[in-house]
Amino acid sequence: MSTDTASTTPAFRYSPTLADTIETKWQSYWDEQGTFIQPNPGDAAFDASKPKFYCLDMFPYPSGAGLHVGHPEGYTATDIVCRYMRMTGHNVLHPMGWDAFGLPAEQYAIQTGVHPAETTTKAINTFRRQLKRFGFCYDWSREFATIDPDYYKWTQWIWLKAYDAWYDPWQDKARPIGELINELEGEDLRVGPEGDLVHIGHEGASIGALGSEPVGTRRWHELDEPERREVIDNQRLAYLDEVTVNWCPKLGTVLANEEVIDGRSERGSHPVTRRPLKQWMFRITAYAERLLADLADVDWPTSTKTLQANWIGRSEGAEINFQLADEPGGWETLRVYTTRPDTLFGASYMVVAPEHPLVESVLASSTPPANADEVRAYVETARNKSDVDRQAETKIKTGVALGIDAINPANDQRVPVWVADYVLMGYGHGAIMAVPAHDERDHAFARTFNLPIVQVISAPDGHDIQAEAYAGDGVGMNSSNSDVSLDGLGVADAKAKTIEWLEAQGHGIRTVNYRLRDWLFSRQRYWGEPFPVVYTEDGRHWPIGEESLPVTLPELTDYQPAESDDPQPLLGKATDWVRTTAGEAGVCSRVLPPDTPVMRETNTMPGWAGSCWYYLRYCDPKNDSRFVGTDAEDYWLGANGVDLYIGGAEHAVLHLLYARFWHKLLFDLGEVSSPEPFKKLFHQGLITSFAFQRKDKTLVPTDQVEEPSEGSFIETATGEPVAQITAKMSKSLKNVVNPDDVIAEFGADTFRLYEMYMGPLEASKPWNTRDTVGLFRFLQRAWRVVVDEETGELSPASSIDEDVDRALHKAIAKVREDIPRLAFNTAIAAMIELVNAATTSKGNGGGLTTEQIDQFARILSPFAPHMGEEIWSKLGNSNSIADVPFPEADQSKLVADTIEIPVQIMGKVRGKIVVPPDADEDALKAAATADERIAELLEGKTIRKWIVIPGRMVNIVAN
RNA sequence: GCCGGAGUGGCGGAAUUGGCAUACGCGGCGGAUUCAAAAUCCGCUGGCCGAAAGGCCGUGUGGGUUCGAGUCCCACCUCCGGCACCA
Repeated sequence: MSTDTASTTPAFRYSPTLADTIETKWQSYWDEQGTFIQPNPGDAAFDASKPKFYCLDMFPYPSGAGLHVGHPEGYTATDIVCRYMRMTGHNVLHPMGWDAFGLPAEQYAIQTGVHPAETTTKAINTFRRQLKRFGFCYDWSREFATIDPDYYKWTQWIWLKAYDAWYDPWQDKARPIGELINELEGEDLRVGPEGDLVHIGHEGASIGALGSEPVGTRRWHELDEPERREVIDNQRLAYLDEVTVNWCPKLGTVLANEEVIDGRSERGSHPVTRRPLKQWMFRITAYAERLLADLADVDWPTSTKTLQANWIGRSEGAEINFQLADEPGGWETLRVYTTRPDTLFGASYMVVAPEHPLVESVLASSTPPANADEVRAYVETARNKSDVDRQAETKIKTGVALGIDAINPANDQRVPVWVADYVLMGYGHGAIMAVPAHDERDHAFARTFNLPIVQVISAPDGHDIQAEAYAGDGVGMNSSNSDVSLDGLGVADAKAKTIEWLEAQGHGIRTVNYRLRDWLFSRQRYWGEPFPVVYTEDGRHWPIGEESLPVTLPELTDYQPAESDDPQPLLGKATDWVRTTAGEAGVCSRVLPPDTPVMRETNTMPGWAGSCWYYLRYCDPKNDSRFVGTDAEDYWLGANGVDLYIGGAEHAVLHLLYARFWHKLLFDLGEVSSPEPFKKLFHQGLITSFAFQRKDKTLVPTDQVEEPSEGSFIETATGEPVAQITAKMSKSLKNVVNPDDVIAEFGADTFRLYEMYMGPLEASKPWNTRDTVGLFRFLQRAWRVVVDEETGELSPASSIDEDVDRALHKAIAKVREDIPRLAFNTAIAAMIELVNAATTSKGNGGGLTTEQIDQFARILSPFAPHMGEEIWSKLGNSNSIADVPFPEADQSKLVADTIEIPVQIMGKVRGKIVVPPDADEDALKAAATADERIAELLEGKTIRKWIVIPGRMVNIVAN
């Protein structure tokens, strides 16, 4: 409009335009100079004298929408820490890459026909450009995406390692299958009646079987080839199993337990049903105890540790065998798991899950139950019920009697066996002993079906056991047989005694159970890693040889999944690829003749696969002979793993548990040097946004609200008042903030400072665009203190102002203290105080001297690196400020000549005294009594007590 | 229901070990500059009473410990996150 602006605004004021110029200049400089390329051990430029620091961000899924304001929150935090660690003399590994396989790109392909690789590459380019615009100090030479064949080659390789490994419970670690075969050939290890392994000479040695008796075991040479193969296949850590899966007809895929929330898919919220399917599994349950125990060794938020511990769900109890009367369907016993063996005498019926194999056996037996049709119908209904329905009926118990009886080993009474869907096949043995008197669920069931409720633990006076279960502590009652009595014992003692008795009688053993299930690893999707395995016509599976990896994903033109109840993997559409020969697929010729016709596996790996080991690849991303070079891995991961890992709390169980599992597997096989991947973990809080709520709690989009007066909001259309609340950013609420807009308005340095200044890193906090200007003003003020706005030259003070110098050293000390504890908001506040002090004094001829500017630029640079570099270069330096040492505070300058301390009378501040900082107790008493106002208030009173904390405060107790 | 976390001005938040509650920023008010506005700069800003000096109240609620409590203890309320028929 007018050119007056140009004449009144100084040419070198820190404006958004100037910020943009400075920032893009330094970003190009860093790229060209390779400032942040970190050499590896063995590289010419590597400095072995420095300690290492590996700082990792959870890599993003590059979505088409571009960066969200939540991304730069964690990334700025790690960036500050990395820049600080470099300046304090560390070799810093700070990589970035892309978690690029996954559903959204495939869904987009379904809608548009655009190949996911194309969509993904485009999104990656956008993300990279946006991240560089923030000035993050990533070593971009280490960048990769999980979809790169050079990367997923090794993802497949790791899967093969698991396929070719078993878990040795005696050594408590994974070992190669070859060693298992050696041991079986040596015949100390035998095969038990259930296909389990029995180690001769080891107490309690069998997996899955009760007791340690090698009865019914077979030696390796007694088995034929198919039997041997079955034994081996059942031991693999990556194994094929017919399991009840979470099938999502709408998404056309199965989902892991972790991906199902309230019976619906985590992504898209579609209904999920349960059905049996042959799928690749990971035997993560073998690691349950170690995954739980090793949480003690990592520096993680307690909330996350608790979440993982709950997910693993360790419980202690007993496995108990109940004899079945009349051997129904050939079954002699029914095995249950219980955490309350002390209530055994109160077990008045039993329940098996609808999927329990006993049910099928009983129905198929020569003497099926009279109500067989009813049982069959119930099982069928339960199978078809979605988990939503199954869980919606928590309160209402359903079930049907199976028409057979079991014998309670404690009192030899016959108890009926029921089928009910409140018992889950996936936990314990899918069967329970029901003790209605002392378990709420059993009680509800017993009441519904009129089953006996037998009290065996004393309840408080007035408790009606027929009306309500009692699950609390008490003493045993009605619990005696000819050789054991629990009467009068507390719950803990009764548990111990019962187990002792069960073990002596051979009816059961002490055992530990976990809620954790094995990890279902197959997906019927296209956009994922293919499995390196093929099938022969007889249905057997054969691994692809390592040297033939990767098994590349074939091109596809039609991505539409069949929406059906019958799982059809998408890769089945690539018929030429699926039907091949062993030689063509890369199966070792010693294993199968090359011309053997084979079918490739058409399932793909889930989205989690690539993120399970990416932190390892960053150490040595170009290595084409190993997944990570031994020296690089040993140096960067060391004994404890990644030094600092920052990312969202939404990954507290899934990604973080899976990655720990893979890491432990690789550790056992000697491929990595630490038992845990991530030493210190930190979650940045969610960045929310303001939203508006009507009286009826419905939300109003932000653009339909006005603020007619300070702090009060009305809905434009109705004039009704609405309340300002915080909510997740969402398109529908029109409260999504785009980082590009903020950078355009104020620059990246302001954006970085704002997000770090909003509050504690771990706290969830609302974005408030109005507040961003405060940090821009801070930078503008800092710039003005240092630079002449008319000429653009430095304008240092000629002499040191003592107050400013003290503020400087306080800021240095505060920043040094706060960065390692990730308290960036208070570090920034200290720098603002310094700049305010220097601004005030500049009007009085103060400001910062050249030496002070030097120090200030250094402490500012991790937070606002572009301004840091600009000031640094104005100081006449030609190197990067990222490569210079971080200042140390001069302790002597932190102490003022005098300090003001409060004087309280009866705990209320009544005056202040000015004393030397080292004034002792007597000096403080003297100064306090000498204060006019204090003396006045003490008049006529007796001093009862002095409380004097030198340097802090004085309190006088008087009346 | 169970587990975890949090409640401090108009708003975001600060407060090493129990020691001046509200640092710092936003917003608001007043002033400078400007023809004017924006930007920038300076000052004030928890509530109530008071002309002022000053006084009283104040960290979700109610109790307690202490010379002194945002901080420790007991009981409760509200909000957020997670798990949820796991025997």
